[in-house]
Amino acid sequence: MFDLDLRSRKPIYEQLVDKFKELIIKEVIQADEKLPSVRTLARQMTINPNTIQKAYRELESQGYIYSLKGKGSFVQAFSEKASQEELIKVKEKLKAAVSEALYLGMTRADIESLLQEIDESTGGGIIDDKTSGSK
Amino acid sequence: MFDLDLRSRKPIYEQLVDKFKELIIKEVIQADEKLPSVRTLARQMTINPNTIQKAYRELESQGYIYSLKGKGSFVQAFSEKASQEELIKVKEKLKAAVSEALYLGMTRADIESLLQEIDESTGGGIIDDKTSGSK
DNA sequence: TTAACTGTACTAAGGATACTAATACAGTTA
DNA sequence: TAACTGTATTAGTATCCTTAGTACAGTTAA
Repeated sequence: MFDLDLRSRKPIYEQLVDKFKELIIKEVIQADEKLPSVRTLARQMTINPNTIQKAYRELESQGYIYSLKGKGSFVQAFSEKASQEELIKVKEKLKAAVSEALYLGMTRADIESLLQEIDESTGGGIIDDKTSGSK
Repeated sequence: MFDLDLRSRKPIYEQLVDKFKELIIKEVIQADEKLPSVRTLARQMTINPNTIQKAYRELESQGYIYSLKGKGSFVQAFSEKASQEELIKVKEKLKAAVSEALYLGMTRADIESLLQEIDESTGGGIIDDKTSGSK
């Protein structure tokens, strides 16, 4: 399902969190869609269920998914996300990255075009094989 | 000198790296200016010299400072920085942060104004108490 | 009800990493 | 020479990640 770097200094559960965030943000997995179960995914990736669980717990606390005992874990619908805390964190990340990028030689134009690129590939753009995916 | 969170999960030396990057980027410390010595800073902050050294080693490998045995550590002049590797890393950071920000509800306009803000406070803007700081 | 699935919680053990500590060597400067 | 600087090494402790095993609770279908 994913390609993880088991030898990375970055913890597996954090890599999982990032991967899932990316899939959710790019709407590869959509609202209320079921995520693989903790045990299934653990078996598939030959890592411990506890590690998956830790990733899911983190995703839930960040508002990206919700879990129902006995049923499974599901992608949180868009509107209910965006806790104030998470927003502040992301803003800080953004500031740091932009500052560093500018310092390392990227121009405002470079950054703007990157912004453009992402903006298209995320919310507004790709309606690929579904013309109006209303539920 | 800084406010560090000794209890954070983020290693002290990484916090130091970030702080120094920020100071260098904002030109609070300028090119060829001397950084506090490993031992002095360690004494001031009541942490181990080795931790400071680790931070300095990291900053040097990223091209932000240079060190001279017996003399000290100094801010690297602008032009010589910007290794291709670092640029790629920053671009990835930027992409992730922008995607997440958009997803959490920030608009392009929000991000643009943040960009504007940073752009002013970095290279072009503040020439505060020095009118033309030519060395 | 039963069986098989789901999430969740807990304890224990190992391995890796961060940090501290102490010491040593080499170059610079007054 | 003395006091500063960076750099390197070794060792011990603490913390975190990951695995492993077990257990409990809710859901679903036979």
